[in-house]
Amino acid sequence: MPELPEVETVRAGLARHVLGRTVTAVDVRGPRTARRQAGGAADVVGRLTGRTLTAAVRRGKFCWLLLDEPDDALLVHLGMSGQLRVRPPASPDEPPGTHLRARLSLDDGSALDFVDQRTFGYLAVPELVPTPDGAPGGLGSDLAAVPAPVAHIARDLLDPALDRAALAAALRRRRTQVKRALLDQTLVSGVGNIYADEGLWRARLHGARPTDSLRPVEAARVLDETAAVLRAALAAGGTSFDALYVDVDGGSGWFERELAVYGREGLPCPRCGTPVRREAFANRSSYSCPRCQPRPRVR
DNA sequence: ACCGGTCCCTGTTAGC
DNA sequence: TGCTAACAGGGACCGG
Repeated sequence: MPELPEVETVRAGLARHVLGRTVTAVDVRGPRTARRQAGGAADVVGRLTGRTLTAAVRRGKFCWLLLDEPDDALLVHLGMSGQLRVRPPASPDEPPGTHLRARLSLDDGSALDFVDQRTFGYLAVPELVPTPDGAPGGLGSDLAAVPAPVAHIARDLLDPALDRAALAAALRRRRTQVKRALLDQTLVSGVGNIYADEGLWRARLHGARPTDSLRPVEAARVLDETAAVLRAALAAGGTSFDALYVDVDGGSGWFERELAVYGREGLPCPRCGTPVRREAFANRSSYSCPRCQPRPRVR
């Protein structure tokens, strides 16, 4: 699934391949692709055609390409199955796949394809708004602005401008469970179900721990360990994935080799050998070690 | 302001 | 074998 490491891999690929290119034509298909744009697909096409792509930026799981006027951007969210693929100039003219949602034709004959099976992803061309703290809006640009739909998204764990101490304090002020807090993109962004479980395992915390019961050292530890998981996944993604291809079926080498608990019900905990347990969590699943991560007492 | 539940969607897989 | 149901997931949205 495209979470922070996968989206960052995509961003870096875009930075290498499409910056400086001008959009010569835009084809948007499917009723959901432009659903976040007030004017719909026609508005996306109108705002994008003829523009030049000047920077590739990311915050959390949101990625955007700055356009040649510094007041808007092409915003992309990959949802749970989205891909951005660069088609080189003069590449074989294959028929568009059933899941092709948009194609940007570029002035060197290449194309940027947005492919999305489950349609949770979307494209939009929103206005930019200033960041409250005046710091750069995301990784990949010094511009102190973000697309309007990203304004409420917190900085992510790999953001150089993140205030880690303030985040740990904010985490402890929440009145919820620690896993819910890790997944709350308005508190800290980029963490999904997989990396939340892996970070909690590394920090030896159960996801149901009330945030206001975390000791300061525990709050710092779960943030540090989750950041470490993200960095390790990013490093693996950089080596095992093709330039702009992230395998949404999860078949990458990193997932096979490095995941400690996620998706591993019944398999031994890498630390103590106890079989990994699976529990229902918010209409999905949580994986943890029963011994390393004891369930907190109900308060 | 904060918190938790629901819904959006479709391909794959498990179970009957 | 063929069908149905569960499952995967992020975030907008809404009610409390």
